[in-house]
Amino acid sequence: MEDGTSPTPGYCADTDADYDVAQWDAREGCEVRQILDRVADKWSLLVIALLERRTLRFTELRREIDGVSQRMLARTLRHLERDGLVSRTVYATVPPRVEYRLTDLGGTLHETIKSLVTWTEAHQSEIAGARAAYDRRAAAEQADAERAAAERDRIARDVLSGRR
Amino acid sequence: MEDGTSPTPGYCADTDADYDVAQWDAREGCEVRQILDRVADKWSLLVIALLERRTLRFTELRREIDGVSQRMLARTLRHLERDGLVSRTVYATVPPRVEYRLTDLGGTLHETIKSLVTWTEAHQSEIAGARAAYDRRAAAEQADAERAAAERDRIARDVLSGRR
DNA sequence: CGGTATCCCCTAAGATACTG
DNA sequence: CAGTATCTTAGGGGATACCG
Repeated sequence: MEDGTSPTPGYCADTDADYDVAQWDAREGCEVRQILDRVADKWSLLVIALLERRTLRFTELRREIDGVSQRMLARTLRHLERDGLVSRTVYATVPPRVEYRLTDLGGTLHETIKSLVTWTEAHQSEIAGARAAYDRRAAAEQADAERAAAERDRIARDVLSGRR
Repeated sequence: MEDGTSPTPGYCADTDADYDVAQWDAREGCEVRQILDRVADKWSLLVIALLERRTLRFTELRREIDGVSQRMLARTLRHLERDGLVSRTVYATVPPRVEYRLTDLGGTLHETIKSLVTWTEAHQSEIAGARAAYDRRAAAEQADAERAAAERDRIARDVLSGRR
């Protein structure tokens, strides 16, 4: 059963106990970490966004998402279901029909996620700019280092040829 | 130079063009995806949270975080710096002194992230409950399946022994 | 002190095949 | 249709060693 979260209870360690940054911990067992991992994984966000619009069947989701493998979609849905963010309803028809919909809890998470998306949209040009600037600096330093290396080589060669 | 983001421009595809869920895309080159990956990686969030309090040096961060390798901390900081979320200042003293601080952009991201953390804290009991319920159901189904399998085995044995 | 370079391992995700 | 089981591969991340 390809386990999801580790079976150990493991609360947020809170070892330093001075304030709540310790709660944003990277160690396993931390709620924040786990939800973040869920939200950030490759497909969950897209599934949540799609289900927020309307109930969808497995195959509909698969078609809509494009690029997701059957395995990953199934896994993603199991995770979301386990966390109570998505509900799964099986209709005993033939062929079988399984519907997924966002729970109320999932809906509130979607609201929260939207603020992150909004932030990203609002700042994407700043980020792009920062990246361009960083890459320019990096390229310049790289070029500098290469010039210096070439210079050292030249000097070394001169010394050697002088010796002969 | 262990590259960060792919060099291809690759905007959010927006192929369907009907509305913005397509923008939350999982394909590479999507801003939302990239920021999400940054936020969600193992250490970035913790670094941002720590730097939001005050400027810190490399070693201070390393001590504070506990568990992070030198390599991963350096990588994380380079990424955050490239995205313009953290600034890096080198003081040409001896021994060298390098200070990291959150930029204004990083600060606004921190605000946004906090709402996600708040959501998590507000709903962790619901999530825990959902998980417990899910695991109970799964365990029950598992037990059922095993009972059924045992039953089939028994019948099969009976049939075979009757045949002899 | 503040890194980068190298090696290596292990897990997460993809491809493929099979089932109720 | 809606999955699970199995195999394989890519890369995230740790340990270690070395450099300015």
